[in-house]
Parts: sequence; C-alpha cells; structure tokens
Amino acid sequence: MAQSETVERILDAAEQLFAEKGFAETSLRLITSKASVNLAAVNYHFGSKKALIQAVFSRFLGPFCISLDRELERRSAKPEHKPTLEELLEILVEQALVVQPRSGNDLSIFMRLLGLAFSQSQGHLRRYLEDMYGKVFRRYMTLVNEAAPRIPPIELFWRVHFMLGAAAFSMSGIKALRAIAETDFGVNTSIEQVMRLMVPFLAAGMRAETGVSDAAMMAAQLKPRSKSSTSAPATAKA
Amino acid sequence: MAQSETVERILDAAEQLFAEKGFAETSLRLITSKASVNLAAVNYHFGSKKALIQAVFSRFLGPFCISLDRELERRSAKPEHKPTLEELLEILVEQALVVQPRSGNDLSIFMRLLGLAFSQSQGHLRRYLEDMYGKVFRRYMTLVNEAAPRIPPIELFWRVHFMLGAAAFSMSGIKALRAIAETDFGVNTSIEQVMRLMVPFLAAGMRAETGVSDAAMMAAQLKPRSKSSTSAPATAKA
DNA sequence: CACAGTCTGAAACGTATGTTTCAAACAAGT
DNA sequence: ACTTGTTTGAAACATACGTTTCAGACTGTG
Repeated sequence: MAQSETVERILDAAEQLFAEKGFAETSLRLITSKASVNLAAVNYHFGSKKALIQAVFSRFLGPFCISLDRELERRSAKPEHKPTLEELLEILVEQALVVQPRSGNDLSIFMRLLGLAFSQSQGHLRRYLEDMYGKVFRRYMTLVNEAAPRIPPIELFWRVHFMLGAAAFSMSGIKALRAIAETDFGVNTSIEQVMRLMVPFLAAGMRAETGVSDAAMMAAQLKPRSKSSTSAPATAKA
Repeated sequence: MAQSETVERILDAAEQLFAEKGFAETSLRLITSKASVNLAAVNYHFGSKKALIQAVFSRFLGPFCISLDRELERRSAKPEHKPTLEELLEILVEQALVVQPRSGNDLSIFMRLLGLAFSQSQGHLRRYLEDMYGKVFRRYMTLVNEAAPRIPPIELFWRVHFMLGAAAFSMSGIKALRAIAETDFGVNTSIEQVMRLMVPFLAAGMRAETGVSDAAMMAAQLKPRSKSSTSAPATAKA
C-alpha cells in the first residue's frame, strides 16, 4: 500500500492554520492547498473536519500527556523529595518542548491550540480533551496541592487555569503584541523570551497568599457602588 | 420617526452570542432570530457584520474607556498619592462594573469579548480597538510603571497582558470550568468569586521580582534538548 | 387625510463551505 | 503482467452564509 505522507502534510498545515486563525475560520480548501494535497483527501483520511481537528490535537497532546505522565511517575517514585511549584511549572514547559520535534513547530502553536480548545465552543473537542488529558491533569493537580499546602485546593484549581489562560492568551496574540511592544519600546521580544517573562509572573501568582479568607473584605471593596452586584455568598467558604 | 429598539435588541443578542460562540461561529440569522428581528435589519442598521461586531465593542468599550480615563484623571490630579498596583487593579474592576447597567450582563461577557478581540484573527477589530482604547491604555500603563518602579516597563507591558489573558481565558471557559470544579470539589463557585480569586493571583504576579536579569541563564536552561536539570529561578528572587 | 421618510417582512442572489462521487493513477502481491 | 485494493484528481452537490432587493407597514408631519 502507498504509505502516504499526505496525512502528515494535512496535519501540519491544519495545525498551523488552526493556531493562526481558529477552527471555523480555516476552511478545508485552505488547508489542502497549503498542504498541496487534494481537497478530498481530508474527508478520505479523516472522515470529517471535526475528526481532523481532533487528530491535530491527538498528535501533540497524546505524546505530551504520555511524556508528562511518565515524568510525574518518576517524581512520585521518590516521595522523599516533593517537587516545588517552580519544578512543577518547569516540568510542563519541559514536556512541551520535548514533544515538539516537528519542523517549524514552536511553543506558541502548542499554547495557542490549547487555548483554542477551551475558548472556541467546540463541544466535541472539550469532551475529547476531558477523556484524553483529564486523568493526567488530576494527577498533576495533586502534586500542585502538595507543593502549596497552605492554599485551598479549589483555589489552586482556578489558579492553574489562570496560568493556562495567561499563557494561551499571550501566545494567541503574540504576533500583534510583539508588534505593539516593538513600536512602544523599540525592542523585539522573542517568543521564548516572553515565556521566560511569564514564569516569575505565574510562579508568584501560584504561591500568592490565599484570597478566600478575606473574601468578605474584598467584596466590600468591590461592591460599594451600590448596584447590589449580585455577589452572593461571601461567607460561603468560612 | 419610529425610534426603534431593534438596534438595541440586535446588539444585546449579538453581544451574548459572540461572547458564547465567537464571531465566525455566530451567524446573522442566529442573532436576528434570538433578537426576534428581521434578518435584513442588521445590514440596514449596521451595514455589515463587521460593523456590527465593532458596534458591539463600542457600546461597552466606549463608556468603559471614558469612565476609566476620568478615574485616571482624578487620580493623577493629586500626585501626592500615587496609586498602588492593587488600587490600579481595582480601578479596572470597578470601571468594568460601573459600565454594565444592561440587563443580564455580567462581567464574564465583558472579559470574554475582550479576550476574543485579541484571540480571534479579526484584523479590523484589532485596528479599531487600537484607535479606540490605545490612548487610555498607555495612560494606564504609565501609572502601572510608576506603581512598580523596580520592574522594567517592557516586562510590565507583558505582565498586563498575562493578566488580561488569565481573566479573559477564565471567563471564556467559565461555564465548563465551573462544572469541572463542582464535580471535583463539590462547590459551586460564582463568577464573582472567581474574579475575587483572581485578584491576589494577579497582584502577586504583577509585583513578582523581575526575571529579565537572569534571562541569559534561563535561556541556557530552556534551550538544550538534553533536559539539563532545568531547575530554574531559584536564585531569581533572592 | 395624504404625504414623506423610516423601518420591517419575506424572498432571492451570489458565494463559500463541508461533503460526496467516480474515474483514473498508483503500489503491492502473486 | 495482471489483478486487487488503496489513494488521488477534478468536478459536482447540498447547504449555510452575508448581502441585496423591494413591496408594504408604520410613524410623525403638513
């Protein structure tokens, strides 16, 4: 049988275009013309555009999760040294870098796709990702909780998503942002530099003193505009 | 002349649907049917879908910028008290709350739209926003720089966008995330509670010790594929 | 009441999309 | 070399979209 490279070509083009423009804005014709393959090849090899989207995610999220899971396994094998928050952060970056052996593939595409998976309302994708990386994510969260015992788990859960948001968002608009930064500051910041700028920001945010205990106080600060701002159970946590 | 409420109805429906599904995924037919108006009304009142998108942004970003600018003016009128980072954060939240007098309109829509403006590749919108809120944004950045004199301006620029990303992203997937949080932790976190959880995270990230000084060191750590112990900014804080 | 301008309703138009079709080209097994 | 199953190329199809059209309903004005 003709071992075709068509599939890979399609995946490469789709990955890049999806990261650049989003799912709905990227047509199959654009993908196939960029990949220099026939339009029909997509539906032949993948079945549908939905399936193609999932395949794009599989290709980088699969190895990433396996690699991450293995690393977490290695760490938990020696329980005498619990990883710190910084180490946990770096594990993520490290795995993301390890997983990217393909040509012209940088971290920004990785992050951008991850962000798209959440922000674009593709129900099937969200379900697929939950099945795919839900388990290893929960395992990761366990280690995060152990690394920051003073912060309530629910708050760490949200902080991890704040983290993901900062990363995904920055990578989303990175081209435009870099242009603005250049005109405003006259410096050209590389993607890797941006990621490095992000690490201390995220690490500090992760280990910030918890905010739930003074929720009532902060509510009092935020509300005062009368408005009755529907902010419900400030005392809920307690 | 018949002062029509059609325009408002369209804007309301469009705003909600855009925030929910994105721009490309939201058809005019969906908008007009949700608004219970005729399809032609959109092109009649706004001219095009592009113009409708810009109008949606104008309606909340215009008042927001005016309100923010006025508040910044007030602050800089008494230069004896430079606002702190926390105060600057709260100004944003406050103005965002003030500006939302419409029905069924919560902060999450505001943030979600802001995030979409960057992450969706709508060139015209980005240009429009630059003209619209570029000036007040730069003014805000000046105050941020004064509030954190130890951090290089270029780093603060990026941190503000990390902030925006964390907020926009969390609001984007907030429905799904709340569901996950509920099944995993058994607690129902309101949108406003999430925003309150975000404040200490963001504030800590903003005033984190700068990471640029050891950029060279970190570059040496991140680049090698050989995974050379990447344990990073242990010395950074110091 | 009649007029003029504003706005809506229903239908159509042109275009772009995802998908399907089918004959031809190709590689591999015997 | 022939056959078989796999993959491609070009075209067509059905659908959904943004946009346009135009007759008529509405509203305020003389």
